[in-house]
Amino acid sequence: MVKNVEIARVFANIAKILSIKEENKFKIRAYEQVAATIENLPMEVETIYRAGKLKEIPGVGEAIAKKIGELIETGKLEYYENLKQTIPSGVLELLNVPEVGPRKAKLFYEKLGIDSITKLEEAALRHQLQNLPGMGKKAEENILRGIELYKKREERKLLGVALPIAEEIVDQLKSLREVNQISIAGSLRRRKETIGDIDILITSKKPEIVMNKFINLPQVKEVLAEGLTKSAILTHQDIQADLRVVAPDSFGAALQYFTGSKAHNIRLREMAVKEGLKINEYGVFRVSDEQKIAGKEEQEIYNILGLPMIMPELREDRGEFEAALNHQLPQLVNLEDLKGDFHVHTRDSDGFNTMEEILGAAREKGYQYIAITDHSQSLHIAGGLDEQRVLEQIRRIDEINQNISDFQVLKGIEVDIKSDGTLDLSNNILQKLDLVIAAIHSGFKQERTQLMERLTKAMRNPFVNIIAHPTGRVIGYREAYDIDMQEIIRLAAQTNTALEINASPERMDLNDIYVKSAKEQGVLLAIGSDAHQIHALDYMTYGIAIARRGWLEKGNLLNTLSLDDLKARLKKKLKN
DNA sequence: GCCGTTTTCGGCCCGACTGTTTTCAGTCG
Repeated sequence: MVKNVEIARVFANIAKILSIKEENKFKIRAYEQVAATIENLPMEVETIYRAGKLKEIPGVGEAIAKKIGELIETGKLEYYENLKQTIPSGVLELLNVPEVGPRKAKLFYEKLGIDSITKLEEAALRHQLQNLPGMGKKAEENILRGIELYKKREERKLLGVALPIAEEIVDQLKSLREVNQISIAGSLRRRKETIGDIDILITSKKPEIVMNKFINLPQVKEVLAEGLTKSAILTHQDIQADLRVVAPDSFGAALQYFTGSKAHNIRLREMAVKEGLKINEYGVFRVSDEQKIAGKEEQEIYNILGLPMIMPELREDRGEFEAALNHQLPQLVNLEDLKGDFHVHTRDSDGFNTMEEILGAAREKGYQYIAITDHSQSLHIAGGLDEQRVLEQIRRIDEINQNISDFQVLKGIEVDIKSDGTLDLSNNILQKLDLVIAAIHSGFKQERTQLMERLTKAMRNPFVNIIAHPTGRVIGYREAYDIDMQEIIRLAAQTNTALEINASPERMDLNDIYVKSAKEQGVLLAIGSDAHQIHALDYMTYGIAIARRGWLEKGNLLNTLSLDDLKARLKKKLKN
């Protein structure tokens, strides 16, 4: 099985090599685009290939379809292998350094034999770069700074890390009289699971005061750039934050432009061109007389093209334009729609707080219910519950529930799906609970067939309501285990099992792409904070981010049901 | 290399900034 990410990487690398070789830039873009498309595909390319439908993937034509076929059949691509002979992989790495693009990478490699970032740094320190054609003293200094920046912020940051910092910064800037409008933009506004940097837009009549405040915020570790229209800082967490000042009558256009995504913006502008319009970060202009006809409000940009406003989370060119044209954009679910949390741990297993503390916090959030789902016995390391302790917990929860009327604690468990595919607790115990979530915590490296068998068995169990963190990935630490997600989604639909959106920032599992796919096949999703302490109950924000990016409406989420409806829905599984 | 309500060739999003130039190339978002 050749994974999508592997195919995508091959095409992305082809694009990079071709760019260094100064090939036709539209050919390069074709490879870049198809790489991005494949990376975002909810289905396995291999499955599509077996069905003979490769060319239905946007951006895949005759030539690329043939290459995909070769990759799948032989595990290799001759065209790519030959290309790699001409440019060492270290030269491609140079492209990751800010200030270094394909032309400079080529220049450094051809003139000085530089084929790694280490060698680039050495050459810059020895001032060998500044004498190259088109280079100079300043350019060399900039490259050294680029290398420093590259070392500091190599990887993308988790949404759960970046968003709170960005909101803190926005709050402090907002307190200034001199700030009129202010908004987060970029991938952070689209709530991507990881972000590159923080983008903030403002309008102000006195930018110098705002900029001064910005570069002196307590969050600032280093000032990277300072100006009246744009400043950039590095926070103590090594996240770059850019602040831009734009004109009030361009704020909407700038916000649209800086929110992206790039693919979304390209589609939008292509549509505009066909209407005799031009869109840039200053506004919408008629081509005929260069008259500006919109720009103050973001919504106008869409409306002028005959589209309703497209919410930032949808702006990935994943069908939002088609949906908008057909008036079929989803009414996205909101945080306020959530009536409860399905995945919480207490001190009884590996959580930090007592059940009582958690229930207090949940009521404060305005929830109607919360499920206590501690680990089961085989997870020794987490103090998992055996049958006796589950029964004990059930008794305590019944007691608590007797004393409250406007809220209910749901008796739950996060039962382990063991390596052999059996569940860690007997059905006899599981049936006494209100809600069972099942999850894999061991045997991540098993063969696909074995993993699929484990999950299939769990979903077919009449008492399992939710599969927790279905792919098992931990961003930056652990790859998803080898499962056929489309098959899991199909089984979930068939068995009336919900799939979890685990809102823990390093998990974010399911991700937006699979969530959208699950929705399309009628599968219910269930957001769980997976909180191990009270403050982590707030992770639901990130769960909602995924839900919205996965096009979910209120009706697609188990968490939006009232307590009565929820209980009825949970029983429905048994009738299968 | 892809794509088509300006279809099988000729297009393919838009602009700012920087540093090196002497009118522009390269990089970035």
